[in-house]
Amino acid sequence: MPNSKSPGSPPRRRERGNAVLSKPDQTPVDRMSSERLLSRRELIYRKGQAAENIYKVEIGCIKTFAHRRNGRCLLVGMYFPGDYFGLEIRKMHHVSAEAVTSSKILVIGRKALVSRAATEAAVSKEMLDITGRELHRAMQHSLLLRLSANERVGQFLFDMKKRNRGKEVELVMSRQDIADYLNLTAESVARALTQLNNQSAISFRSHRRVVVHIRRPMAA
Amino acid sequence: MPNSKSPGSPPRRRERGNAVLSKPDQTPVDRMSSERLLSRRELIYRKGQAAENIYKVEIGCIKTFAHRRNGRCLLVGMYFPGDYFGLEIRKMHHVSAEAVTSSKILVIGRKALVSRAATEAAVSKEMLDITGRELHRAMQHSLLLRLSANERVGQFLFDMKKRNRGKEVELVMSRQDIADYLNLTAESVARALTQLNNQSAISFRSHRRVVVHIRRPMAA
DNA sequence: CGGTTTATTGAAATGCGTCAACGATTGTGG
DNA sequence: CCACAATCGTTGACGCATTTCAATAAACCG
Repeated sequence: MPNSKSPGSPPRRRERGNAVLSKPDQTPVDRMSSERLLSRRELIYRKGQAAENIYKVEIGCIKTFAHRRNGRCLLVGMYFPGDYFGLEIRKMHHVSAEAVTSSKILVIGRKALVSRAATEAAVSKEMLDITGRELHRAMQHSLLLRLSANERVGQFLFDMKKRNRGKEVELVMSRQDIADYLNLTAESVARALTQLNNQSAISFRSHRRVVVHIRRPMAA
Repeated sequence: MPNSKSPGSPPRRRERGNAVLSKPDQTPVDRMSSERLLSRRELIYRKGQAAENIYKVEIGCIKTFAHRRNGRCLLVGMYFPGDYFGLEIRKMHHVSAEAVTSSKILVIGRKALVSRAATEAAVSKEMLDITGRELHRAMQHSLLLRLSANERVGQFLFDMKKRNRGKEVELVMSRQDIADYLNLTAESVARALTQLNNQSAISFRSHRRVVVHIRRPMAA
């Protein structure tokens, strides 16, 4: 039913399928990288450690997070193929990062990057670009946090859908992860999902496979 | 009424006094700028307009904001002397900006900035720096939005204090502005303030002059 | 000084969190 | 292949934090 792709051609472009599996193109910065494979729940760096690298997701899903004193987990970012993460202004990581699913990432030395950016305009331009996208992401997230519980979950699903082709979304993370990202409880997320389901805004293939029917965000 | 400002001396360094009046130093980017004076409530740009400049606060306070469909105001950023604002990734402004108090700002042409950044490493470095600080600000803001009402107001006052010397904070914006920034109602802000006052965490000189007694944030 | 905006306070409504129970899914070893 | 345990997800009842609505008080401005 959905968009057909030239099937036999060499896979230069982003592949068909869900976001978790697709593999982005290479850029000047990427060529300074080495690969690393991660299993589910594997820690990449810890809050407080020296920030020696930045990273790019090739396959899978990475989350960045911290804990409040009360023990509650704050999920700060969720990164999918093509996204860079681990960017820091200061010398330390201010959050931890771990793999949500088994993943492949690119590791890029920070020092090398900074020194190359000093001489090559293309690299410094790309750095600015990456930082700008991260800024945009952070602002979208703070917008998200101002919505009602139902709106937050709806917007979240909508945003996930935008990353894929087609209406179907594979939620690779747990309800608890979604809750920690949206600053809700897992219960509130579950309730919002059932409500959206009852309103036929979404439907479930399985607990983690959702079809998003609505075509635009319900709030702004 | 209070702080005397050295009136005759050349203003090279940041002046003593509250944040609203202090005047930051000049950088390579600043030298590409022209000045503009603003009266209270004056609009600088509107959401949806082409982003032709970036700006730096010299004197006063600028807010960036948008409105939700329900009419509620979202205050996205509050900028004080030394802060850059109006930075955009896309070609359009995605928020509006207006002066909270009468202010003086620097206006920097975006095109000129981008073209100079392509050749001068110092400029592109500063751009990255500015974007990085804005990123940091956005992340702090989304952290703020996850706290309880009392914690949000406490943290806000604390952050304001950090920008000044001394414990006394001049709140140049209305309670409603604070509420819109913290995603609370003006009533909740007022209640939180009276509570903090009752706990002697703060005390009032006037409605908009607060002495912050606590030495560190109450939440994280 | 009067009118207007801004700030505070109280009472009632509500949305989300908490606690507890249940149901579904996944993974493991027999 | 099934049984079991462990994890994950859903649902319900109740409580609390924040909003809403309304009234009053204080500050600001011509």
